[in-house]
Amino acid sequence: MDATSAIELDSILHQPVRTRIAAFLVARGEATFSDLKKEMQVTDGNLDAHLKKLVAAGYVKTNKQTGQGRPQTTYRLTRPGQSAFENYLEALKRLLSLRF
Amino acid sequence: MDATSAIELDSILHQPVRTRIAAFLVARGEATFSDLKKEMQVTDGNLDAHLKKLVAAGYVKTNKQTGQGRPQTTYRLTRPGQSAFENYLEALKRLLSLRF
DNA sequence: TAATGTTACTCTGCATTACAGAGTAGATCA
DNA sequence: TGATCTACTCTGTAATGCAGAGTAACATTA
Repeated sequence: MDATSAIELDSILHQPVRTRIAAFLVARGEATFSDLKKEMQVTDGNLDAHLKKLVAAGYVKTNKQTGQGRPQTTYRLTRPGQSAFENYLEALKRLLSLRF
Repeated sequence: MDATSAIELDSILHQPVRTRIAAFLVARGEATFSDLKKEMQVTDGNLDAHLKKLVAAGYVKTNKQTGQGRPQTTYRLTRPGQSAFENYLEALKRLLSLRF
């Protein structure tokens, strides 16, 4: 058993679009669908699918607002989502800077 | 346009099993199927599929030896594979603002 | 030395994931 | 008030991920 064997990379977070969404939300705190779409440069359907996956994992929460003006949903990381992201970073650091 | 928008994460490398394979090969230089299997703890079929994908991308090359004893294949990163990995690390660092 | 096991893969099929584009509901605009 | 736009959502398809069965070559044990 050597140093890398135990290192698992969270498969929810370790995916191109979702890693970027998570990093963006960590940096921004919260964002709208449009913010994310502009930033990620993906199609609507694709963004929706990734967001749904993050929500299903309990990593992201939504807040839909209606009433005043156009309805708008904001997305932000949950506490578990933040921890998962931190753990993910730790795993990456350990995995990628290792000397065998 | 902010700091993260341009950052793309190589989808060949940004996948749990393949990131670990690449990191392992970078550190080890070369490895056999069994080395990788032991290290990654995945099924044979799954490992084979990931290896094939890395080979198809031109990131990994194989060297099959027959004749003396049991035939054995060794896997190692190609030069383009090494560059791709370095670029991938750079992208991750910029995206995640990591200090390694 | 025949039978049994082991290693080192490869192949196949199914389940899950990723993605694009069409669809929809509620504003806002001319 | 009809057209447009924004902010999503839904659906179908292509691509990916994965497990387990299959195979060929050698090693071991009876």
